[in-house]
Amino acid sequence: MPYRKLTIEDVAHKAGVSRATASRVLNNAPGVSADLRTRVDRVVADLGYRPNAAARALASGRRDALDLVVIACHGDISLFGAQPYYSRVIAGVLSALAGTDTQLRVNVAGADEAAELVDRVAQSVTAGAVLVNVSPALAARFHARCRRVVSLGATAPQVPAVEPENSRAAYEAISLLHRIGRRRIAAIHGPDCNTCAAGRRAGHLEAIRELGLPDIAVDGGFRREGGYAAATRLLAEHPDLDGIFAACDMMAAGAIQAITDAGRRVPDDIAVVGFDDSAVAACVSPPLTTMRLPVEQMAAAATRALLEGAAAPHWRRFFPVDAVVRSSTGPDAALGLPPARSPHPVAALAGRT
Amino acid sequence: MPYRKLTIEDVAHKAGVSRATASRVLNNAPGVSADLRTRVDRVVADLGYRPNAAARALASGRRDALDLVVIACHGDISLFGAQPYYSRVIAGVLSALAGTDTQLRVNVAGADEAAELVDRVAQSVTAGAVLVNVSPALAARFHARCRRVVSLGATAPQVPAVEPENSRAAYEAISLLHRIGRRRIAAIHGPDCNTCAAGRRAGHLEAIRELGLPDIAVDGGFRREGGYAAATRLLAEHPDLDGIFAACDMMAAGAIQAITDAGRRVPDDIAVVGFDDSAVAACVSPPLTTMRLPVEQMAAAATRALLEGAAAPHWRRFFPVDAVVRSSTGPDAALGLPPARSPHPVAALAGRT
DNA sequence: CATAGTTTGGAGAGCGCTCTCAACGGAACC
DNA sequence: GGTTCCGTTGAGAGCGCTCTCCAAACTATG
Repeated sequence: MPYRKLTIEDVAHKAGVSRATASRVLNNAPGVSADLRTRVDRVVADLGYRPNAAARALASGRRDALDLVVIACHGDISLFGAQPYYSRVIAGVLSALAGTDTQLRVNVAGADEAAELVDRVAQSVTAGAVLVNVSPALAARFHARCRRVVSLGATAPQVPAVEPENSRAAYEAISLLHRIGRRRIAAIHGPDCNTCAAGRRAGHLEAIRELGLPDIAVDGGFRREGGYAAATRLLAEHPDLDGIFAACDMMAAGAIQAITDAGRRVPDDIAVVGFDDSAVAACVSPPLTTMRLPVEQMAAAATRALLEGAAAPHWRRFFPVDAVVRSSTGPDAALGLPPARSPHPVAALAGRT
Repeated sequence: MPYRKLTIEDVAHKAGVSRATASRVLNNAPGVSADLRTRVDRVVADLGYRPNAAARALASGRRDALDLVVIACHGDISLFGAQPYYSRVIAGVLSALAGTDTQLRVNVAGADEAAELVDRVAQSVTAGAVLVNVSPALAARFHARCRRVVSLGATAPQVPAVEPENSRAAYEAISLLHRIGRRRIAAIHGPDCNTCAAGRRAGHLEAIRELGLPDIAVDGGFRREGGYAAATRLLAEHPDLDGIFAACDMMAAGAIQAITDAGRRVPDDIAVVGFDDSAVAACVSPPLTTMRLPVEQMAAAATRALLEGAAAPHWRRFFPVDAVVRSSTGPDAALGLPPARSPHPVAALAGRT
């Protein structure tokens, strides 16, 4: 290896200053004359020097990394690959991190390994941790032990959080189905251990109570196959079903497949509303009416709050979830909808670059 | 904060041993009596002590992290959220990292920031770096500067790599379309800066040369909208088109949409073959015949090679890419196919846990 | 010209850990 | 009994950097 390890000492020596001055320049600290500053900067550029992250972290107590902590339901990491949600989270975090010199560390663990994860993150974190799908109890532990933490989605009250209006959105999804004349509406919800799933379930319950609809619901595990199985079962048990609300697009995709396989039509026989507006929503046939979850923006907002140290206990930032009407709810669904309040995720993200 | 920072000194003192002995126990180093070992272990457990990662990295030169380096085409980070490919890579890496105490760091940069990224990774990496979509020149730089590096996909010859048989798979996709009687076959390929796209394009060219087909091809940028636009243009310029090969499923989904919007049918008028077997393949209508790319396994293999230090220069591991025949190529497509050689990604991943 | 105030730069003490090296004690051998 | 040797333990020197002093060099003031 022709590449010799450079230290700040090399830089200081070559620039003819002390280690301390070189350090000041590197950290943009005040108290260095413009002359020396440019001299050191030039040497740094010439040598291609980069400070050692570990040494810097050790000496300063600061950290150049931000943790993303994902608790996988039932320890099932494969959902990470199957659900577009997570890569959207990562894209959002990365967009907020761009140009900050902060690195992203991804931690995925099952609930059983979570305790160890708290220790690990607590020990190392400084920039902070974005918590995804972390239970209230666990989030509280993270909050107590780690310095900075922001949860993506509802969690324990004292833990700062960026929250999508899951409940209201689910309520609106059901209302939408109701508005186009559907009365036998079933919900395919997500796993219990997921707080977002819980919020959507709550909105569903509220809506059916207000609208006087029956409570027909099954768990689809946030997976396509789960959605397929759930819809198959629903169709068998409730032959008169005319609407399905799925708590994520992948389950909705599975449900549409099941409905089609059962020889029924979407939206004519059964209208379907999904949740997330993920990449699959537009791909399925018919294109899926769904609730647009601004995942990228939420993740970016959480990240920024962390970087700026803005996340005090009880800090909250709410994100609207709007309906994106496509064909799976028929031609009349767009009527009487409140206007969308958030820009499209992809467009907004592109706009930032 | 009620939580006091623990050091190895606290552990050593409480266990009545020296710092050195405590360190030996923590690192499973030999030369410690069983008696002391259990005593230290107990204190560690009692105190909930976890070594400081930064200090450990600094002192040992080792790193508890593994880097994932993704070079985004044209610096476009948003593709990260739009393409299921990347989250599958992450899922694969994480599955190989599970239980190793190694953390994953995700670095995404445009080609222009790549130089800086090399410095950064070189300065900090030890467990290694998995390179995704890194050009041969840049990969060679990484390889020269960093200690351990494995590329996901073809790259410079000296750089260790895990390679999907992109070229052969594309060849087979075209053959499949040819076998079911299609003769006016177009390709929607990926961006030039992507080595996988290049491999698939090469296979396409080889196939049409052998089969005596015309070279009809456009770039779809690995995005759904790109696939839609490409297919729309192809349909206009080549009204007699009867087959489309898309270099990724998202583009294939867009193409199917375009074909349908143009009033033509899949597969009757135009058969479509995608690439990746990502989550959308099964969701589109008709379900997409595609080439199954074992992304998770490849990423896991690359990670394991890194962890085990097995990746010598010129090291190569090839992964077969098999056809998954669904409906977008009609009823006869399954005939005459070579048997699949790789397990289904999701099933295989689930099997590991 | 002396004194106090203000920059600017350097010396040096750690940050928490690893790892080499030397010391120690007991077993084995001559 | 003395020597050698091995297994075990501790002392201490860093790893590369930050950051707090403190000294030196200026500038402003009386």
